[in-house]
Amino acid sequence: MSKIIAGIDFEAPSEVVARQLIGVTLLVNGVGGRIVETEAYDREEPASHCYIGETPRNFSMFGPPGRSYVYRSHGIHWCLNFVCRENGHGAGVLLRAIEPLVGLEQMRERRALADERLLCSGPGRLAQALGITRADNNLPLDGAPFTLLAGDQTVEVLTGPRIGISKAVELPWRFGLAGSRFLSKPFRQ
DNA sequence: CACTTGATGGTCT
DNA sequence: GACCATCAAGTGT
Repeated sequence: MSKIIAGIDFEAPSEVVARQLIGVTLLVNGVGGRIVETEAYDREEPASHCYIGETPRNFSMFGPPGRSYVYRSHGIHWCLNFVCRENGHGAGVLLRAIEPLVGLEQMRERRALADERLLCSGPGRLAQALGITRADNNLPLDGAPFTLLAGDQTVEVLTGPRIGISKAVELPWRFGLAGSRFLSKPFRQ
């Protein structure tokens, strides 16, 4: 049993998927770039939205792996996740930053005043630049509007604690492309 | 660079 | 009523 998209098995643990996604190209309606920062969230760990069980907000994390999970953050921003399924329980990967490569003009329009380095550097900024809304929730990642293209598997990946959470802060489940200037925050060595 | 604060509303107890 | 998987703009060092 497996669900493979762009060479990645979305039935693997979310921390494995999160690491493998670094370097993968993500396009939404043909606009996007290279994934440079992700975080893993798991059913058995209290920082995850699916820790408390299925609710109207998080139902897509309990559906098939290889789909999107989109939620509203702080009443203002949208955030995009990829759903995983490790050993039958839900999990997800939060997309935190991409290196903008395709459709720069459209991303600049959506992001108004942002300079290029801040176009997609942060989960809310990324979703805004890619035009993500609730309408993109619970959609398969191997069909429209999404395009995932396998990346270079030899890239150097940094790890560190996740950002902006208050529980399970010790888990090193944030991953980033070494040397990228598009990370939402530096990694401490 | 680090830290603080306001905006703003959905979600869950 | 408390708590956010955030951002931008502000002040301080």
